[in-house]
Amino acid sequence: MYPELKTSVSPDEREHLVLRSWKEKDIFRRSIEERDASNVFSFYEGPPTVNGTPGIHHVFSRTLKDVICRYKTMRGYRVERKAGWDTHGLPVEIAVEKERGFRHKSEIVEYGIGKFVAECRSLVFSNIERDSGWRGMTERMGYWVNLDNPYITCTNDYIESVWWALKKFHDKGLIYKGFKIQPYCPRCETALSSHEVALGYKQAKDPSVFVKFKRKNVTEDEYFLAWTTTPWTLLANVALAVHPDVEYVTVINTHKEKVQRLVLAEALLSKLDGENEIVARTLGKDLAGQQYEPLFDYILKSETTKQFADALANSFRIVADKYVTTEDGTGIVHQAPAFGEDDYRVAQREGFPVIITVSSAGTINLDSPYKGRFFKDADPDITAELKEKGLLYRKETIEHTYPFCWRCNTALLYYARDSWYIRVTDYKQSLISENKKIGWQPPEIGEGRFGNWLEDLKDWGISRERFWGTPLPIWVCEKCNEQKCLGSFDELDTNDPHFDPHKPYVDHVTFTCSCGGTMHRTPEVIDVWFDSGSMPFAQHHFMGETEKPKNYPADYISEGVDQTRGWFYTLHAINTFLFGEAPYKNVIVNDMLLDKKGQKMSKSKGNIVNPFDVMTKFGADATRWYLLSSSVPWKPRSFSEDDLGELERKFFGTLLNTYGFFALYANIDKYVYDWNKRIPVSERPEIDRWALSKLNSLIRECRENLDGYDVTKPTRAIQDFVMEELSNWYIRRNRRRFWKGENNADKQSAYDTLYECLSAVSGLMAPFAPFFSDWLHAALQSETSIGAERADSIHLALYPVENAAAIDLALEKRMAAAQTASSLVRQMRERAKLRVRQPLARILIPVTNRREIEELRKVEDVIRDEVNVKHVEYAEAGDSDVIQLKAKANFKTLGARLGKAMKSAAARIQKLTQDEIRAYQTNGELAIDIDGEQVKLERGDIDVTAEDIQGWLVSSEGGMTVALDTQLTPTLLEEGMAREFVNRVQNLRKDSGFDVTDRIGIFVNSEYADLMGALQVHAGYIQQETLAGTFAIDGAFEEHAEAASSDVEIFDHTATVRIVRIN
RNA sequence: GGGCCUAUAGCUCAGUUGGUUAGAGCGUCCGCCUGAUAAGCGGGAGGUCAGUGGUUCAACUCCACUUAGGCCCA
Repeated sequence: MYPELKTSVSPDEREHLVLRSWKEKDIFRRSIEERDASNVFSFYEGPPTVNGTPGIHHVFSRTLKDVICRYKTMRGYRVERKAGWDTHGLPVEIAVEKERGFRHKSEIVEYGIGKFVAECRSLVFSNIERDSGWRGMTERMGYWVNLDNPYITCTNDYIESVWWALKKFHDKGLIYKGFKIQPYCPRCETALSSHEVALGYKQAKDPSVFVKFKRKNVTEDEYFLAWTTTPWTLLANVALAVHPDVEYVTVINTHKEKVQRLVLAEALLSKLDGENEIVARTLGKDLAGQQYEPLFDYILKSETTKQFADALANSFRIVADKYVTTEDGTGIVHQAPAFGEDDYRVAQREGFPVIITVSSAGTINLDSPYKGRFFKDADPDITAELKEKGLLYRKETIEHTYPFCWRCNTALLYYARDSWYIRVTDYKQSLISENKKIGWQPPEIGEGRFGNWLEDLKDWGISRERFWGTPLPIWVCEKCNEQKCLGSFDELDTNDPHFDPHKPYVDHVTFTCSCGGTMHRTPEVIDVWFDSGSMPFAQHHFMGETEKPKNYPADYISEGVDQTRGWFYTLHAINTFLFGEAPYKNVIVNDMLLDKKGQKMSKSKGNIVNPFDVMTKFGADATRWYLLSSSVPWKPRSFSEDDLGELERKFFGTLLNTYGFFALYANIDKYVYDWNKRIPVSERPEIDRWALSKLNSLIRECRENLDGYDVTKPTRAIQDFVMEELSNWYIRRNRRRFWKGENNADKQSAYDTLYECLSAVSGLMAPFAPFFSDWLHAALQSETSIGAERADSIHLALYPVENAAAIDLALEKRMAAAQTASSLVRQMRERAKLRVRQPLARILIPVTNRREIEELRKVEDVIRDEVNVKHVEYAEAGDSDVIQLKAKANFKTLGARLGKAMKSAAARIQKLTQDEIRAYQTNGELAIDIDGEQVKLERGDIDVTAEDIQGWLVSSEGGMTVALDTQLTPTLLEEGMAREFVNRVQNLRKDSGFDVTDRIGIFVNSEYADLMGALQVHAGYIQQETLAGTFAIDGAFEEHAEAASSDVEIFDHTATVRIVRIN
């Protein structure tokens, strides 16, 4: 028996059954190990950070990974998937700090770095193992990834591999120490990572000052005008920057009796008050080298800045750099190298000193009247001093977005800190050229966001002044500055079985330098992104034994778009250097999930969707399917439970029903699919061959799209096939073939066809809906179907491959025509109020050529049956003058040929007379006059449609026209009555609780002679339809008084009917 | 401020290399079916394709700008 449907089984229960069977039969492991080890499809799992619980968006990104991996498995590849956990970094530290109630970095040191790090570690491991966490979600959603043997970035093996990689960089001289301008919170005394900064952008009011720098070596007083919103940085000014290609002007500015000579970008003259007279113009690059007098002399006199004397002698001049814009300000930008990234870069190039005038606690430490003040608080007084000196042009306040510390709400500053760098710019070209080989889905991210990022590459600051991370394995001699980079643990004392390379233990290791000095480890840990980017080799504890790590590069990865400059980049940057080849060949990028209203999900808004709730309610399959089919992965999409519920009911419900229908009748008929005895496709009826043609077209579509990493189109195509073609057309059209008559070839053909469709659908949908597909697969196989591919799970089977010979596009086309024709007739019946049970005599389909008739004849039965008409007639439009024809220009062919004349041609064609159209149809050509030119219309240049037929009800759609004869003859009415009667009897059967296979006796009595007459005429038909062994009109009515009587009404006629079971 | 993406029916989304009735589902209105039935089916209404300008015989489609939203980066 094929298992029949129990409506009480929820998707959640069904999926748990499948989960159990996977476990019992060890399907995941087998799906890998039963594949040829030499036929590898390589996948890299991006490690999620484990400092929180997974959300619905993780279900989305993991579905994308799972679908491709499952698909490739079904294509015969061996797809190993090692799970991974990103365990280091500030997010974990912050979580522990919160638990402990720490507010300052210094509290961690007081508490003890060793204890703190240990707590970070245990937090991470408890999160990994927590049932409601990642493992639970991953298993429940059916994401197959090896969770029992994951790579974990904080393990010794992993860290050692990372050290190995760092040493490779170090050996090539690509690691150096320098300043980096970092967003920095002076209250927390720590640099912030970019995502933390992103959390804290707010509207802020800041001073906006225009400052005058007095030009040297000119005869008249003249000033360079610069603009800043951070007056406190002016204390550290060492230069001014202009754009080399922008035009600058010297103007005589007159405002309220005050006349002064100013230099600024011409495009920004509007910033000045009063009148301007341009007296000179010059390009930025020609200004370069001009000198000016410093605003203040503090840095020249201060004790703390004495060391910069030489460099300062070469400062206070104009430099040209393309980062300067004319969007705001004056086109002249003041330079404080310690407080701006561009400033710093320019300073490096020009040899300006990087003077830090603010302490790490945010107070000004330069010898000046402002010493000891908090940096922002000094703004007004500094501005006031400038005004006093006559160096202030204008002062106002602006409101703009500025970053604040998301933890303590202090204004951040960009601040130069000592940092370690990787010189990725050294191999920028290979990063760019290797990127071009990556298949990006969508391509614009590879070219745009990622490509631009590489074009604009900056060296990677990899050090962090934090605690919980991979320690930077560089030891520096305190005496001679000699560096030593370790590439393994060999040189440490690793006899200790509890050896831990983390801080603080590793900091206690020292070496003796060749100069005799002591080497101490530099105290920083590395950027966690270096950890995750190292996974291609570190997941295998690869230490350079072979040229490349196992399964390098990945055939496929997939993560969120936020990883463009995160994991996608760090993977690329690290591994392209190490192995000379991009670490992944294909990538699907996914965008974020928004809530139902298109709002970002966030805890504070309370609109977070819990993935477990959703999967319990609708099932993991429906959830996965919904996420994939609702939109392409790289567009942000709203998550709507209503839409998900609808999908579950409509698609999965329909498919389940379709199977239920099959099982119900297959069991009655004891049908068993036998591949060896199946009816050859060529011998099956038209509609079966149509279903199989559609099926094979679908298989092709799924395969081609999945090969191209498109996961959206296949889900939509499968959905359409199941709901529209298979259920709503094939089954509906063929219902009676399953429950009528003997087990003949026609019936078997129907079963074979439906079985083959369901079986293939189970395979096609397997990567997307792993539970339902496996359930369906098992259900279809439970009746030991003979000869069909046998597998313990659909996930061990091969993905369906289309049989090209079964695809018949002409057949698909004519069936589509039959569907259109049916739809048109239904429309007309609705208009004429003629229900489908009432048979009608005929429809007439006007066609333009004989070939069309031949095609339509093949699907005529389908049309007649679907819309209940006796005959389908055809009229070649030219033959009959009752048909009104209409001509329309074919814009595509004609437009290309006629060009400008197209418009008048279209108008002329629309006005063609009936005779002209008929002539065109007979001859295949027609000469017409357009704007005085003779134009010959050839076949295909105009579309002719039948618009109206005198005396008929007519309807048309998409070039097809159908006419309906609405006349009812007595014979048709009789048959209509018989049909109505059958319908009533069927209802009675059901109401009486009879089984579908029960045979019955029918006894009917009515005073209406025409009704009784009709029943008499169609007695045979009625008996056949209702499984009636006895059909008694009038006679024996009273003998069955015990049977329930029912009065039925047919066409205003009443009859009394009794039915009895006569098995 | 820079880069990328998005804007089509009340809602969620399709829309082929530019070609003349812009589609589907949901919702809504009307109807059908009752041997897949705690299902199913059909039909109707509903659109200035964000706006403006351009290219073209022809623009939802290509180009420019504008507006609104999103993401990433400063």
